[in-house]
Parts: sequence; C-alpha cells; structure tokens
Amino acid sequence: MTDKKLLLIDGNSVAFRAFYALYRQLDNFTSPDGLHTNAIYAFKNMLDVVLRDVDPTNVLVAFDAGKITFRNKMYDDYKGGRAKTPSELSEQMPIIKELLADLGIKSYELPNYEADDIIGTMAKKGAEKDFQVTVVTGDRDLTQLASDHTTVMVTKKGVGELEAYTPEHMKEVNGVTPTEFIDMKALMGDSSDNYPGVEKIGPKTASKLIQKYGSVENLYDHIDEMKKSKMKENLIKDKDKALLGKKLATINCDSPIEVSLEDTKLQAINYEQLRQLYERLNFRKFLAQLNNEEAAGDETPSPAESYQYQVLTKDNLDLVVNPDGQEVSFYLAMLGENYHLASFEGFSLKIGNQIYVSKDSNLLKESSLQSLLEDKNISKNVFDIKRTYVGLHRLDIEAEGLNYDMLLASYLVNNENNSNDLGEIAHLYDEYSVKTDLEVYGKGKKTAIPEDNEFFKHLAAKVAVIDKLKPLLLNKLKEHEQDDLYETIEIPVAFVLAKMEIVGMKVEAPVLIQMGNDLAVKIDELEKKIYSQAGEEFNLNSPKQLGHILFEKLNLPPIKKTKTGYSTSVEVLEQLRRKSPIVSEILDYRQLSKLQSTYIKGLLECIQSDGRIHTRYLQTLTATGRLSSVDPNLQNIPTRTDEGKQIRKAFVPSTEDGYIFSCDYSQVELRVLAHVSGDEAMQEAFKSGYDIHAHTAMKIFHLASPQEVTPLMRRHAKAVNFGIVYGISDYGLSKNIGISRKQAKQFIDNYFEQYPQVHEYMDKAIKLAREKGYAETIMHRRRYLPDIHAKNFNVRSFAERTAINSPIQGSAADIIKIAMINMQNKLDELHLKTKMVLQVHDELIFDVPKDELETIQKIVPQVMQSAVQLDVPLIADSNWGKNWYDAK
DNA sequence: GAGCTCACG
DNA sequence: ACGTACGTGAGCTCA
Repeated sequence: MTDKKLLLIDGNSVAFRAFYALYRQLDNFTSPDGLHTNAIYAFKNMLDVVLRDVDPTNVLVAFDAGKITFRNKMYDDYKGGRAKTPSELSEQMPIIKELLADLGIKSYELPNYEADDIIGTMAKKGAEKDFQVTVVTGDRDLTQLASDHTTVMVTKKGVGELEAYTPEHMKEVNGVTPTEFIDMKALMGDSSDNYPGVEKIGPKTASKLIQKYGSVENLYDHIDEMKKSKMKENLIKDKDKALLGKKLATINCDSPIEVSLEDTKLQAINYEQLRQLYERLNFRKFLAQLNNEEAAGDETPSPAESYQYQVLTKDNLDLVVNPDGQEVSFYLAMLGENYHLASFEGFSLKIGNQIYVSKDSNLLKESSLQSLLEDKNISKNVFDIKRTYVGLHRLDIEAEGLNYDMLLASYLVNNENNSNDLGEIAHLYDEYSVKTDLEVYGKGKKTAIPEDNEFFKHLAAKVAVIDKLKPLLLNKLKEHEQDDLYETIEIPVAFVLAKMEIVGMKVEAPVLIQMGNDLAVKIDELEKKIYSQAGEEFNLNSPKQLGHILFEKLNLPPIKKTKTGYSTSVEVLEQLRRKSPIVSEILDYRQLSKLQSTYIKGLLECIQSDGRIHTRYLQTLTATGRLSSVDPNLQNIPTRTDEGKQIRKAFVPSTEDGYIFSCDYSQVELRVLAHVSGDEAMQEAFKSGYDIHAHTAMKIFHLASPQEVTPLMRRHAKAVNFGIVYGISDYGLSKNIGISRKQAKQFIDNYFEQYPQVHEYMDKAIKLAREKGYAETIMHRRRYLPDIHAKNFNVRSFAERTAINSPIQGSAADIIKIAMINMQNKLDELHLKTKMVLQVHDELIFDVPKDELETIQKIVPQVMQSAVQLDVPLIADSNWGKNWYDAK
C-alpha cells in the first residue's frame, strides 16, 4: 500500500453544489462587507471532511478557466443554453481560491480546458507515480476516471455526503465499466452540457447497448446485425451525434498542464492570513476551530477552550460549598435517549466559578448534594427540565428550584432546528467550547462513554455552557416578548409532563395478548386467501411485491405511482375494491397487521415492570408548539374504527373500581380561528352554540334553516372547515371529499363570502409572515418561515399555508398547555388522588379513583374551558368509563 | 437510512 | 401556469 495520496477536487462543480446546498441560507450567510458566503462555508465544511477521511499528501483543486474550451471547436453549442452562474456565487469564487491558498492547497486552471481535463491528466500522472488518487466532484462525468488507483467521490445531498465510485460501484449503478460510461453517455447525450446523443435513448437503453457491444464504435460495426426497430433507425440516423458525443464526453487525460505532482504537495497553513480571512467573512465556527488547531499543533480538533473542573468523590464532597446566591447549573448524564430507562453515567455541577464532575450518580444521594437539589430556594440552571426531573426522581431525589431550561429557551427562541443535543444547540449560538453527544459518545452500536478525561471535559463543558448562554437566551426571549410563554407556560408544563410520564398509564397485558391471539388467526386466514387468489406466496408487507402481484400479474389498473413504483395505498386500493375480491382482503390484512404489529406487539413491549406504560412527551420538537409522544406514541392509539378502538380496552385505571376520564375541547382550532380572524359570522355561530359544521353547511349551500342540512352537506361543510384551517386549495378539497374541482372552488368561494374576515385573516397571516419572517400564536410562540420568500412556487405556497395554519394549531397548543398547568394545580390544591395521565392535542385523560369521579366531572371541563379568554366560548366535553374504550 | 404505509389530532 | 391540505411516530422492506 502506498502512503502517497493525491486528492483532486473539481472546484467549480463542488462550489456550485455547495452554493445550492445552502441556498436557503443565502441571506443568513453574508460577511460584514455584504458578500455572500454560503458557498465558501459549505465548501470549507466539505473540504474538512474530505481532508480528514482521505488524509492526502498532495492536493490540487482544479477550476474551469472560462466558457470557451477546445470542446467548442468540435461543437459550437457545447454547454450552450446554460444559465449564467448567479452573481451571488461568482462573487464567492475568488474567495474560495484565496481560502485554498491560505490552507496551503494548490489551485489551478488552464485556458481552453475544463477542470475535468486537468483532473484527468493529474489522476493519470499520479497513478503512474504510484499515488492513491481520490477525485472529489459534484458531477458524475468524472466517474469515468474510476480505476484501481482512483476513487471518484461524487457529492450527494448538497455536499453533506459523498458517494464513492470504484469500478465495482460503477458497475452496480450503471451496469458498465468506467470507460464504457463514456460510450454510454455518447449514446444518451447530456442535457446539461447541451449535446443530444441518439434520439429516444436514455440511460437504461444506453447501458444495455453498451453492455452488449462494449463501445459506440463496435456497436456501429455490428449495426447491420441488429433487428429492425425504431431504435435501430434512430441509431443510424444519429450516428454523427453519437460519435461527436463520445468525443465531447471523453476527458482529456493528456492536457498540457503546467503543474507537477511536486507542486501539489500540501503546504503549511498560513494561520495569520486564514484568521484574517475568517474574520472578514465572519466565520466564527472556523475561527474557534483555528484557535485550537494552532494550539494543538494541528492535532485532532478539541474544544477551543476547556474548562477547569474538580472530580468529586465521597471523600471530598465538602468541597461543594453552600452556594448562597451564586449561580448554580446542573447536568445529569445518562446514556440512552429514553430517560425512563437510560443508565446513569454521572453528573456535573457548576457553582459560581467552580465546576465539579463525577461518574458516580449515587453521590447525588449524599445529603449535601441531595439537599442542594431539593432546595427550592436554590435556583438551578439545567438543560431539559423534564429529563432532569424524571432522572433525579429515579434516584429518589425530588428536584426543586429547576428554574432555567436552556433547551426550552432555545426551542422558543427558534425552533427551526429541532435538535435536543446541548452541543448542537450551543453551536447555533456560536459557542463551540462544547461538543455534541454524537461526537463524544458515537452513534448506533458504538455508543459508549469515552475515557475519563474526555468524558469529564464534556460534562464540565455542558454545565459551563448552560451557564454561559443563559443571559443571551433570556435576552432573546425578552426581545421576542416570549418571557411569559417561557415562564408561565413552558417551564411549568415541563413539570406537569414529567409527573404524567412518571405516573404512566396502566395497561392490561392479558387483554392485549388475547386480542393478539384472535388477530393472529384472522390474519392467517386472510393471508391464505390472498395467496390462493394471487396464485403464489409473497411478502404481503412489501409494497413492491404486492404491486407486482396486483398490477402486473392480475393486471389491475395502476391508479397512482410513487417514486419507486406502483402505489398500493388505501386510497388506491379503495378504488380497486370492486375489481377484485383480493383487494378487499388486502385492505383487511393491512388493517389487522397494523393493529398487530404497532399496537399489540408494540405496546406489549413497552409495558414496564410496574404494569404501566411511560411514554415520553417531546416538548421541544414540533414546529407549531404541539407535543409529540414517543416510546411508545400514545397520541395515535386507534379510535376511528371499532376494531382498532378495541385496543383502548387495555388502558385501564390504576385503582380498583376507578375510572378513565377523558375531556376534549370541541372544535378548538375553529374557535381559535374565529377568535384570531375576528370573523363576526363565525363568532356568532360559536356564541349561539350552533353545530358549526351544520352552520357552515347552511352558509355555503345558502339554506334557510338547519333542517335543510342533509348529512352529506354537513360532511362536505366539515371538510371545508378543516380545509380552511390547513390553508385550503380547491384541488385538495376536491380530492378529499371526491367532488369536482370546480365544485370545490364554488364551496370555497361561498365560504369566503359568508365568512369574509376569515379570508382577510388568511391574507394578513401571509403578509405578516413576509414582513416579520415568522408566524406567531396568541402567546407569542414563533415559527420562522424563511421559505415565504422562495422563488419556487411550491415551496413558497407551502410556507404560505403554514403561515395560516401555525398560529391556529399553535394557539390551540398554547391553550391546552395552560389548561394542563391549571389542572395540575387544581388537583394538588384539592389533594386529589386523580392523576392526569395523557394529553392528545385537544384532549386530556385522567386516572380517577371511584370516589373522586364526581369532583372530576365538575372541575376538569371548568378548568379547560377557562384556560384562556377568547372572543368565543371554549367548550370541553367529558366522557368516562371502566377503561379508555368506554370513556367515549 | 430512505421510502411507503398508516395510526392519531 | 405552477401542484396541492396542517402537525406528528412507528413498523416494515429493501438497498
């Protein structure tokens, strides 16, 4: 194996990809003097990854010298019609070259030749001199260079990932060898380079032909032997084009370049120049990196600064002095996402300027530490109150005084990034002194606590950063007028959720097991029936295999396609129902196997030793402010069909003779809409207590009285009401309720005529989002919408619908959070044993002892209805029973 | 790990 | 004229 490694980068194509990878961030990446920097930034990131992975001795970045090359002599229109490089990118190109120079990397361009030719020539030279060559490019053309000596890496997904083309991989992807790829391209042409190839020949056919004939020339030598076909005619007709295509596609590996391998040797980094450049570009991340690379003499990157800490043991606990008034930050380390089960790995504590760390979480139970954590007069800053509270609870510590949560604060300030990793969030605020858990613990199978030194450093950095970023985040909350949202909603609701998770919900395993056994029999029967009709056994869970059976073997009409093949979704199968009995059986099978695998099997695995299921609510994930529920998701337990709903029979009260009590808001989102839009007609309907869907039906069908509303009209009106909340389109509505698009448009027009202020609201919501860059709820929760300015119609439209929907969905989320806090307070105040156990977006579920039912019936709807004062009443309906199924 | 499918509000 | 309803999580297949 050689240790001489040559890295060749196609500068133009990588810069191009880099530019578009961060295109959405274009306006966020500007230097103080007004230059765009997104491509430079992404280019440098990509470069770091490649330099680390390849670890080359020699590097060359090749650029195109200009538009005119020797290929234009063969073909005037080569790369003709290509859009001009946007000026936002071209202004960055000189800086990229400057950056490379500062990094000690050679750049090169050659008039009349493309970067490809430079790379091809250098790759050949390198291979001859026994270099291991790696080519990095954003363009598949260069894959023809792949060989035993040369690997071609093509950027994927912007520049974040690279796909390595070896000759073997080439064969897998294209079915041809790298050199044959040239011939393949000659036949199929290249639309981006603007040469046509042979008519009607695309990648598939080209690949087949070249696999058979080996080259374009050989193909034409044997063309007479080919059977008569349209394709043969086209091949003959376009022979010139194919031969020209081959010339154009072939990379010139003997270009007259004036760089030697010696010239490409990596040079020393010019730290001073580089620092100045980063400062000019305002690249704070790279500046921080630079500081510490320089300090470490270019060793592995480590945090820019590291914090002093003291390791705590049982014997030096007296070091932890009474904080009196000093700022305290605390971090509890656990390995694993699910903190109900994760292993305790240690903790860190910052008191004033002193940081303590330990791997022994049992130390927390020593009286000095326990009393510190349980003292409500000692404020503690943490990252993720809920996780910390639950974790400490498992150690029999009842935490008090957790008053600041970095995770919650950053989520409210900006939830575009929904990470829940401390390091990642710190990086968003240019704080690079802490690494991410992924960097320190690794991922997947390799996840583990590192050696003590690194681990302690990481823990110390975490508490230090919680403390350090606190003023910044609190300040941003103030600027956003979100202090109220943060202090009176999110922080308190974190404790409410923690308690709900800890209590959990009792689930009867035997009930599920019995249902599972019954289901297994039915599923088995259905499988047999389906196989016999299909005439063969296949994997029913594979959409691919099912598609083959339905649409190829049984010749049913394929109604819809997906990216990868035929769609076999319910939507499609419903339409095929009448054509063959097998379809109904497949639908039944789907339904039952969903119940079996997700709800029976899935839930059984989640029942813990206390006979309960403890879900985790994610409080900082959704874009709108809703919660989500994982491990397991208890917010999507079936209810729409009775078979599914049976699952709910297994969810029972924890006390004998107790009840499951459920209370849900009636039409909260529409009420919120009535409130925020100020629409008089809609408000009137809610104030009068009308059935809102029937009322809408009267309005849009111009009826005189509620008696004239037929069930179908009500159903349609209901769909319109929903559609409005989602930012309706006539197409969407027509598809949803199976009417013509014209009719749907009529419904919508009528709707807006009858509820004119709703229409105004929608326009205003979009306008506001454009002006401010975000949409906002009644409690000032924000959702940023950078796409609202997008040039692409689809992308922009999506942002516009989101601008309409988010304030509605988000305000409803605000409301139920307030209700939950008030509810928990009420339960505590009245010393009730009733537990709030679940939240399902507009519904709260309680585990109620028999003798408290009467009280609960009274107070729950009261508290929910009075959570906030809107311009229309809030209504909540209650149900209860011996289990969740009966609470309907 | 992505894509499909389907469960919920 | 564009393609198209908002927000989630999980299990399965297949590369």
